[in-house]
Amino acid sequence: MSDGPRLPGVESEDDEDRIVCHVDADCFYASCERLREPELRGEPVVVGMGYEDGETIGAVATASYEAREFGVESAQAISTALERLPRRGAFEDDEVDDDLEREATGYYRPVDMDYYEAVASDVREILHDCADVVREVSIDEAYLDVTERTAWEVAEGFARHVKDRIRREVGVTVSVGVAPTMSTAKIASDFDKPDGLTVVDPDGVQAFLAPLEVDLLHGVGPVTARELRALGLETAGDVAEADPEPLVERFGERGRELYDRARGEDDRRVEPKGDPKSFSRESAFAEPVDDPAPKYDLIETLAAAVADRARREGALYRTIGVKAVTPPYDVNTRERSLPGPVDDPDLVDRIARDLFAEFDREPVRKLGVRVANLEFAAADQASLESWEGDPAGANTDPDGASAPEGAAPGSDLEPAHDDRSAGQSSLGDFS
DNA sequence: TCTGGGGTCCTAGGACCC
DNA sequence: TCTGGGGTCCTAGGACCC
Repeated sequence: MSDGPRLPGVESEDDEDRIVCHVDADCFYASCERLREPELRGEPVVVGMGYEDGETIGAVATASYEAREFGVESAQAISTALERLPRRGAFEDDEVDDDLEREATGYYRPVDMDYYEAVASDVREILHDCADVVREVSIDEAYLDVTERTAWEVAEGFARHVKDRIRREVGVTVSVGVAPTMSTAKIASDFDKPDGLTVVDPDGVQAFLAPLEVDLLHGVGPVTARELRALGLETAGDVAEADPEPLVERFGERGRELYDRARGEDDRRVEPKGDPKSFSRESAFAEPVDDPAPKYDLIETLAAAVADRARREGALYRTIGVKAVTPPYDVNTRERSLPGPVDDPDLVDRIARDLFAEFDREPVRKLGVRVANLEFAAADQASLESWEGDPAGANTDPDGASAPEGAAPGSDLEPAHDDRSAGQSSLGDFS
């Protein structure tokens, strides 16, 4: 038994065997591009940001398997990708585009999230049709609890049906992993990508995991993998057989988790995703910038974008933060929490500028603005309760969440019921 | 690997409260 | 006045994921 945070004896249902399916689209953005541009099928395709206007500052978002053969990888700098796989047909004839080189070229397309979202929503519809509970992890990945829909003896056929439907009805391929836990299902879906299907039944979990390299475990990145190897733990099997105590000592809570997952133990249930915790926007300069002016311009743009996003999503925020990346690659963050949740773009701008001020004379390569401590006001509150202290009763703002026009910002910021703000700050303290 | 953008979760110290 | 111990919130940084 793992002795996690769960209360003993309660929810014994959690001990029931589950059948979890992890569905992961294969190089999703590239597949989407091929969907609307069938000529791209079978060709190396690279999707990324920063190809527009001849810019080469971005990074690769997705590379098709053909492009990966040339050493193009996700998250790679676009400049590196272009070196390994030159852009095809981008230049008429002034480039080194002779017949010999032509074979080693690929198609580059800029990210078009709106289109990918549309395709993803078609996939989602099928997933929800195939399972009682779906957890969407990202645009191209989801967990399904299919315990009530299938049985181990026929799980493979079930998974194949899901794959086939997605391919037939949407036109993209996915890889599917089926296992008794989320963590093993995740690894299984990755096991024979692309277009993969791997079923690991409860009796096969240990044998399936044991030979895998530690960095295939979800949550083990380069840093942890290096440390584990230094401890002589190369495979999931090594971790599973190790003494968990040193792991817990070294990695804290994560160490325990690591140990459990390596053994195939994971009592998380598939649950729909909740509300987001933060929104952020960031942008990089082509090269480090010293001059304050362009930095503040960017802060302003990012702040406006973030505030706008929050408003569109119906979120109030109580924390506003900035991020400044300085050479060589130091990530600095500053944030400030308000006494109560707000929807106030001007305030985001002012606080972001203020927090950024300490970096305004330093070289900066990247900037970000973020709002957090989100509250998705359940329509009923926010409007009445929050503003009941408003003396003018001027609660006629059609956008109920935002501060009334022209009101002295400080006085109306704090929701009347928030005792943290009692006798505390007015806007003067944080503007 | 010389580094894009949008997220999540964890840790650790300090403030503050009881 | 020296000092306990528990709890929560805030901030900064870091690892990781897609």
